[in-house]
Amino acid sequence: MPRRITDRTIPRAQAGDRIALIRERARRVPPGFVTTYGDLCPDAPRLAGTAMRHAGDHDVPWWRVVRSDGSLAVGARQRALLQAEDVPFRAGGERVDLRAARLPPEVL
DNA sequence: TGCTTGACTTACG
DNA sequence: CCGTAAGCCAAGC
Repeated sequence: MPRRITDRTIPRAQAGDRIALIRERARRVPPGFVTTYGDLCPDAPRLAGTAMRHAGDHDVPWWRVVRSDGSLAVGARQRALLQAEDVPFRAGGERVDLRAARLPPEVL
């Protein structure tokens, strides 16, 4: 028996894949480096945030994703994980030194 | 089904 | 450097 078009065989296929793509890109960021929400999804940075929010169950190094200005979106927890990987911070210790730690977007 | 949220970013004053 | 505004779109309710 063929599925009816109302069975949603492909609905959201395109949209859902965007989240999956973001997770995949984030997984490529190696220890000691970071990327930004904007680098993960230039056209809709918030989506990268949404993706990272539920990243814990997908083997995604969410702590290596920071804001475009190097500040952290999560908190002390994230800072501890980054410092454990020797990610360089700028004077003040609140923002990551993107010039030194940002993974070039094109390698994602 | 529809409206609100939000781990964001860029532009502007 | 700080606050505001608009654009974005999946998730939640």
